[in-house]
Amino acid sequence: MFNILNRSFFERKTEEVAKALLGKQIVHIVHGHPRAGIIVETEAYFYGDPASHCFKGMTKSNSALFGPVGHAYVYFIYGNHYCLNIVAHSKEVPAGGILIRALEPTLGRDEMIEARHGITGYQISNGPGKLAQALGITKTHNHKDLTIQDSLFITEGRSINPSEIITTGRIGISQAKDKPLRFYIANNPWVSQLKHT
DNA sequence: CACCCGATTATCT
DNA sequence: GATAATCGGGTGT
Repeated sequence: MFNILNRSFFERKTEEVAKALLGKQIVHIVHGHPRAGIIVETEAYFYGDPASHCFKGMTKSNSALFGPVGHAYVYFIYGNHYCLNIVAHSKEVPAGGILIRALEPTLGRDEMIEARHGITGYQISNGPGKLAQALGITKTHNHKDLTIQDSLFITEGRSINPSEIITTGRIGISQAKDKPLRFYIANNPWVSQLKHT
């Protein structure tokens, strides 16, 4: 029923996978009910990049980034928020991951609104902390294998034309801000930080 | 063990 | 546009 991406999908250059993930779908089964959304915005963070959590080598908290590709790396930030990354890098480097910055809800929207305490519309999942809360992602999902159909996994979604992909600098960091490693789908209203007048 | 700060968000003005 | 909320890991004493 779900067409799940296999591990080889994630064993490529991190920025290449970041672009390839646009249009794919994240599914989280909660209490038997699926919550899912199309990935519309990503950022690549790879080994040797001063803005990446893996820059200073492996520690207890970032070990997932050094583990098998296709697994989740979930971290807690600013005392309030979880962010979901997907481990992906080529065989030549030891670590790397992709931050999921925005989702377009497809399944279980009512459950997501409930998880977001009643917030509706684009605010459900147009930011990395927001989508983690909407899906119900917490640090318990760190290290989770996303290539098996269990509770949390990634499937095929919508096909994206390469001309629809916009590349910009990354958001919310102080190091290597200008590197073109943020990718999003053009004209998609769920992309983060858009004003909806 | 104390201190510092962050790949964010909500809620003000 | 500015800022508070809030907490775990990293770093140094």
